[in-house]
Amino acid sequence: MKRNTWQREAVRAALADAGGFVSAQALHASLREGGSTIALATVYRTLTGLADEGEADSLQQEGELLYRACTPGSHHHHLICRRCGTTVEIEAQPVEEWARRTAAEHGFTRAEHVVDIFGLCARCTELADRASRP
Amino acid sequence: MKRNTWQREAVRAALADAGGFVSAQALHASLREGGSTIALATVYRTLTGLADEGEADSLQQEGELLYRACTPGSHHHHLICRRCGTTVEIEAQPVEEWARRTAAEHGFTRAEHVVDIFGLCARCTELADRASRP
DNA sequence: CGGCTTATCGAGAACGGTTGTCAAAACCGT
DNA sequence: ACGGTTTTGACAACCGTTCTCGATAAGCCG
Repeated sequence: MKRNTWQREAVRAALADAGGFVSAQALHASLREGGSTIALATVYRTLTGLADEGEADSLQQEGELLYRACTPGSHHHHLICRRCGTTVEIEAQPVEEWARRTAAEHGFTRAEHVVDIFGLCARCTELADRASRP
Repeated sequence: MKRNTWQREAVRAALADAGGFVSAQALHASLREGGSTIALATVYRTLTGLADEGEADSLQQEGELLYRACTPGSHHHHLICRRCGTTVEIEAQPVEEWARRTAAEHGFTRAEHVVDIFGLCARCTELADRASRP
């Protein structure tokens, strides 16, 4: 049976707080900073669990797994700021259809797709421009 | 200055031979099998180099980096068989445009996107079906 | 409420892929 | 062929993640 522990809730809350993609380690650090005594392994376990149950999205960037709280059950993609991690959920019916059609055309079945856009959000763009051209 | 070594050529050849996405370790193993004395670190370095120069594509799956020889200079995406690693290069202007437009709409700049489709190729689909319903 | 069962936790060790270090070897313009 | 510089190979170090295992506590049941 699945149990409810304060650790699980703490991770859920911290993830919701983050508002963008964060690594397990970063989440652990911020929890510790907030006075929690939660263990790193627990954060990893909980995040994996949340991702399995569809309460979190995950993606790999530069060799580490990032997680983000997400609206459960809905299929969507992300627009992610490379610098600050801010994330926008986006829907993309045209892409969904394109993916399905392309897979079928080549005889592929059980197709899933990865569609993410990385860039600099408006704020970070401004900051970067100011820094490079003072 | 950049130099040409037999190791570099060996990696290039092995990568072309593979015909799909392979891990650095797998490539190293197959090179060794073929009698080469190339070191693992060299395979890693060479693959990173090839990817930088646009001679290879790379993606992350289950915590490891996979590489594949690709037609240099062209921007394209992949349709990848989860089981056997076979890969088809696909072009997707509609998706390119969609990505550019979506990023711009949200004020994002310097946008890059990741678009890959994973599934089972025709051959593996047949094999899987046969196995599950004998 | 007070046991009892068993999932979950914490601490640290283990693991696997990747990258760094540095002396020795190879490359290439001269 | 020579000499400066890059690249290699062997191995250690790294880093994120997972495993192990005794301790802890959640939830059920009387």
